Amino acid sequence: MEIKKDSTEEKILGAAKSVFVSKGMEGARMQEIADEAGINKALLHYYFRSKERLFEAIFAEIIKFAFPKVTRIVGSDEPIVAKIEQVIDAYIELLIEHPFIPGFIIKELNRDPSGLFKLVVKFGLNPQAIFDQMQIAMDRGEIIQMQPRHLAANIISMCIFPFAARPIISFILFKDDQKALEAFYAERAEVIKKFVIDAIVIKKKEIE
Amino acid sequence: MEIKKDSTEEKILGAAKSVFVSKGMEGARMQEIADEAGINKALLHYYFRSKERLFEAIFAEIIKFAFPKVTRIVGSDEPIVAKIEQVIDAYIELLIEHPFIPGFIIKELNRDPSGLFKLVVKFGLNPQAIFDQMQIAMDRGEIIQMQPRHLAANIISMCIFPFAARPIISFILFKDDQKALEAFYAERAEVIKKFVIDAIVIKKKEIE
DNA sequence: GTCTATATCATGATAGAC
DNA sequence: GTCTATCATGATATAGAC
Repeated sequence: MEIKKDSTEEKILGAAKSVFVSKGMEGARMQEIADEAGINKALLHYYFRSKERLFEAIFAEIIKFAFPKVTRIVGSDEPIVAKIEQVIDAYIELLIEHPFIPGFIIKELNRDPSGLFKLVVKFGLNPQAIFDQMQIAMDRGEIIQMQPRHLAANIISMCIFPFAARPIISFILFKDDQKALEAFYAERAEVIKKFVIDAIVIKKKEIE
Repeated sequence: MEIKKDSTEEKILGAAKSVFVSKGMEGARMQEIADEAGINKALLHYYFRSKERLFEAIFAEIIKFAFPKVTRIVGSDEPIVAKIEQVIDAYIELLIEHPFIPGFIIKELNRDPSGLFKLVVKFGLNPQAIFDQMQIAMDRGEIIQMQPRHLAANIISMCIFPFAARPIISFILFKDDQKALEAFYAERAEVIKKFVIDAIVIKKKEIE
């Protein structure tokens, strides 16, 4: 049931995604979406009854796109540290490709958190599995003891926040030098992996 | 030149802050601000010519409030690790008191980054001093070598992101249990301090 | 300074021809 | 399915009385 490429519906979805992501639900204008899709405003209402419904379609698509990479990694049987490294790599890669997603999600969820309910339930998002794996590694003495939730929060924060706060990072740290900013983002994965490992991995000589 | 308390202007500023922070510039309605201030819509335009100007007044106030705590700490002559701990404590304390500031700032800066220009220049925000101090501590072998910008990004990310992403944290990690969520935030300062120290402080036995 | 009433305009949504 | 034309609403902003 894939939507035919270059169909009108496809064009609308592409244009709506672009406009909603950059302007947000409240800042977006149906006229602008229509212009970018190269069609008429009335057609938007023909395909999607209202702005609200069009937005929901886009929002679901982006959430689905941003969240599920993790589940595949969690399911593998590699050691926890390798999994953490893979999650960091996967997220930074995704965010370099789509740097405006974090700002968009934060903006819209602070505006109306209710949308998260249905989607999380629908996609079966559940972090308990990864928390359990962390706890096991802690009990084995492979990594230090800390609440898995805090460890997860630390890792995810370091990955996502610099993208969500892009304008601040860009201006304050790099005086809007985009080349330098991109270089900074490209380094993030290695930096975060090393930082996390230094913080949590228990070195053997400390055990002896 | 302090504004008299309970004056009309004071009431407007208080109401506008509350509404703008929770709804954002685009989501806020002048009617709602007037209602919350207990005055008439026309009065808003009498005191502040437009919604735009009223918003700028509030935005400047919040930026001024959110940023400058750091400068006082940076200026002291304590060792770098102590300073980092103080910055973390100061920020988490501020954010627990005002948890909606990060979401507000991220939303508005992604909408229109130009406002940052004037304000940062006006308040003389400059992180170079703290970066220099970090670099000195690295060269002395007190903390590991890494780019100061990345170290700063890591620390700030772990402090701010869980508040900016409050709805996600609340729902996914705590199933909207507000008591548990507050407990989590209360633990953040200690968790982050330990995490950062474990990651960057070079233990003496490793030097020998 | 504060209010009521109104002007002005932009936007989401619909009607109806083709 | 796609378009033009139009409606209905709600928002910012202003005029003018008190």
